[in-house]
Amino acid sequence: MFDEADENYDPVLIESIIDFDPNTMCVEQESSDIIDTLRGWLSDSVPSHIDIDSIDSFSDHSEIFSFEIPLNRKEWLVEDLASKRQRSPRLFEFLVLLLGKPQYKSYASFIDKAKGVFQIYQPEKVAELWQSVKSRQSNQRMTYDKFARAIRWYYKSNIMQKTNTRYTFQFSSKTLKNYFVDENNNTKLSLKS
DNA sequence: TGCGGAAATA
DNA sequence: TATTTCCGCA
Repeated sequence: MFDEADENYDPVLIESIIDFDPNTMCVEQESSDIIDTLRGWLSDSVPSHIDIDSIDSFSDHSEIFSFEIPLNRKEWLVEDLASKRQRSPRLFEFLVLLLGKPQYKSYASFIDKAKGVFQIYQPEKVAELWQSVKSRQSNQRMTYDKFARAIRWYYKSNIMQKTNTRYTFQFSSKTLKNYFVDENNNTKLSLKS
């Protein structure tokens, strides 16, 4: 059906083929065949010791989706409003960019985009990615623990809100207002601290 | 795991 | 200044 080696292969396109109703959280009947096919692929690509049925959205998927996503630094630059210069993103900007990239959906994705609530599925992968994208480099390894602490600093400045749920974070309404002023799927970062 | 103080650092 | 690092507490 779809061949990954095919240059026309597009995971986003596949997604649009499946008729998913966000209200009922169910897929339409016609889509079930496609789901089964995808499930078949998963069976072939996932290590045999892993029970696919045991995989849920709250587990760390790093063992399952262990393939590397090539890093393209340019994709992670933001334009500084003041200087009009390209620069590495701040942590919250990194999060906005990450959530906007379909290829990173297995890393983290929105649970409730309108409220800015998102969940991280591969904590250490995200922390690792943050380390390679951020401006301020260090010799030590970025861990989810430190990554999460940095996010918690945002509570005080009201850039983020507490969720008190495992691997789940939320942008504040203020941040949502200032950084999601886009109407399409293009992420707009209109800075204004 | 999440939280947040305290101190260090790019 | 914006995290990063370390860590005791819940």
